[in-house]
Amino acid sequence: MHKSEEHDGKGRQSKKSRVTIKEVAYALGISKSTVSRALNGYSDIAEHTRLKVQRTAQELGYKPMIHAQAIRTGLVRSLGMVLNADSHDGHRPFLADFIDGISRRASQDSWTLTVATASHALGVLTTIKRLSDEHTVDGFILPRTRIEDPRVHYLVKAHVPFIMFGRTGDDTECGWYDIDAAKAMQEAVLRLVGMGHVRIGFINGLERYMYAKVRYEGYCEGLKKAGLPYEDCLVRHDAVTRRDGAREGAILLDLPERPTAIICAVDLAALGVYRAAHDRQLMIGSDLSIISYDGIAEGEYASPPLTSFFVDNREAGERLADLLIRRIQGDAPESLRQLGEAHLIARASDGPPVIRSA
Amino acid sequence: MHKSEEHDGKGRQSKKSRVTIKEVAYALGISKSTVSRALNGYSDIAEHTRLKVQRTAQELGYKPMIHAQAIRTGLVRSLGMVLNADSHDGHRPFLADFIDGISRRASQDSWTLTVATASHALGVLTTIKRLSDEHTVDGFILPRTRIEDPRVHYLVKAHVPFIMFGRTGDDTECGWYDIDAAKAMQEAVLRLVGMGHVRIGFINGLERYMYAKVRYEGYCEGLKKAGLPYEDCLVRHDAVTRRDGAREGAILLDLPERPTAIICAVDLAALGVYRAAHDRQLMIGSDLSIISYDGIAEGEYASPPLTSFFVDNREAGERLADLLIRRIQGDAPESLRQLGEAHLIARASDGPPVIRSA
DNA sequence: GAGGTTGCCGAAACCGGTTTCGGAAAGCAG
DNA sequence: CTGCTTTCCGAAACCGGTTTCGGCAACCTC
Repeated sequence: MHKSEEHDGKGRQSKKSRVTIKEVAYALGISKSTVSRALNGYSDIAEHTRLKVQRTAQELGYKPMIHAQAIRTGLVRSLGMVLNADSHDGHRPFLADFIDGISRRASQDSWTLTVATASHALGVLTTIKRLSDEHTVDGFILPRTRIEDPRVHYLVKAHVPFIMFGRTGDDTECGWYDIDAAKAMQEAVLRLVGMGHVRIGFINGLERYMYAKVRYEGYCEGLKKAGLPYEDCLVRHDAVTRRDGAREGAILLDLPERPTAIICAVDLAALGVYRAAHDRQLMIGSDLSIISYDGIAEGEYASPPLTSFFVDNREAGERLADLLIRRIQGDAPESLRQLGEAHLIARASDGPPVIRSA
Repeated sequence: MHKSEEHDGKGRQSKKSRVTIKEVAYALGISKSTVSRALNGYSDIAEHTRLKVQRTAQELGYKPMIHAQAIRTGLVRSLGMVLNADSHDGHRPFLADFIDGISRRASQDSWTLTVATASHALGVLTTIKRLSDEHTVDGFILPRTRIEDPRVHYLVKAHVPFIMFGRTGDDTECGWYDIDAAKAMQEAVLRLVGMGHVRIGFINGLERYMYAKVRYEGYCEGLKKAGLPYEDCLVRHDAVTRRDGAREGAILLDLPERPTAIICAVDLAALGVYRAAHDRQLMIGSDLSIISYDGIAEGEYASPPLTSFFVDNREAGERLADLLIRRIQGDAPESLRQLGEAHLIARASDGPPVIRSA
């Protein structure tokens, strides 16, 4: 009914008649199987034939239709990623660079990135199933892994290739790229201790995610190395937005013996702590030191500029794409695990503690 | 060589044997053509047969392999978008929501979004060609249109469906979704005039992009409606980052007769102007009013909070996906044009001018 | 010069779907 | 009961590729 114009002789609508392998074969006076094998580097094709075929294909502008290939080879050369739309904003800023990294690495080898969105965690799983059932993608990148992650359970059982950004509770048969956040958190503690702090609070992200567990362990390890006691009242959870950060920061700052420094697992939460500190007339960088993690752009322009561990999400994306492609091509998951580093960007939100009521 | 385990009898590697249409047909004792037509709603299939087929397909977990379909139907149910990686950061923040919007709308109809990245403008064109030649996608969404846009020229000539985010120099055969930024800029001028400003500067984005032209025209139109003269020295160009904004802002503020208000085409530039104003001891919101455009999150937390026109990029993505799907299904481009609105979020960066040397 | 390799290519089957075409069975009019 | 439509389905071609299989030359080997 729609179909714009349907000129009669022309077949169906504008029918962008692509060049097919048959036409290349015909132009050369050889069979299409020879063309196919010549183009795919089979060894039973004479060198001069291969050259002729390649040249002609080039001239005619022949590009194999990827889906026709896929039906036989089982490869569509596409990496899949399913996003959870209701995931709060705290997780969002990293996305742009991350996607950029993935698709950049994928494009290098003429692969593509396929993105889908689901509106809740269950929908994510359904969408993953659909994409793998319909074979729209060859494998998945899983961002934001949880300690118990249903996506992982499903993909392992279904034998669908995937790589995680972050680790999970049970890594068996999993490949991953992760940032060594534990090391960063530990470094943060030691840095503050070196400045003279002895009461150091910690505001973590969402506990069900693996990253929170790792960062928490890093904090604990740091205390241990510094010989400082672990105090339960100095640790808060589930802060990933400014609002969360302000709320949890307030609790820490209103403690009878308040911490002189707070480490945040998430930059946005740190910026929330700024507010809580501001409300209490505390100067950040002297009355209260803050070190955080993520390295988002906003931190640089906060006042005072936020000291934070920078994570290169673009590089993470590139690494993940690389690992996933190798996984799809058959590498064992155990051989596909890489740990990156977060780099401290020292700015002005941390410093030696000042003695207040002296 | 790799191929994990190759148990002998099992065929090739773990061979996730999908359920094919043939198996469904066999299970029902009917032909696969009947199954296909039953599932695709052909009218020459008896109702009870259709039901039986649907039920069995469901039970067996049959999902047509989308690429096998594509080879005959010519549809892969995927929308393409090619990003330009070297595009400066000023264009980046909008991406996450935007992608989210597109893939959300696409997922609704079981379509997907395919993202690729090129590292320069020429590469974008090459990648677009590759994706359409290989028929990896059915059509394209073009973000950040230019006045002269080679992508548009190519796609029009190649008869590949596309929809633009923003307009272009010559809209013939183009569908688009755009935000009425001219109206917003005009509104900004009138708002400032209403507060008593008579010297209003304008700092535009990159001139080669269509959006800059549109916003500039809105500014001019606003002046005209207010009966204010247009002064060339009050207008600056090509500011899309904080650094750019600080630079251009400085120029305006150092004018012998400096503007009491500045309108920025881009939020990040506005935040740069903050810096220039700060350096000159000017209070933003009184000594200098600033109104901007984009509505990025950082504006809310700047001090003072930035008055800006908010653009809903998620909605833009949804609209664009919707339009593109309709375009692919045959709607005429002329019928696929929509204009959205930017909404003023009045915060604290604008106000009546103060008389300084009174 | 007979017999065995090797190098190179074509015919045909195949992948998993869709679509055309035609015919058997059922329904209906006369 | 005959002739003409409809209704509904199967056989086979098709889409654009890949892969298996086998055969013909040419090249060795003795």
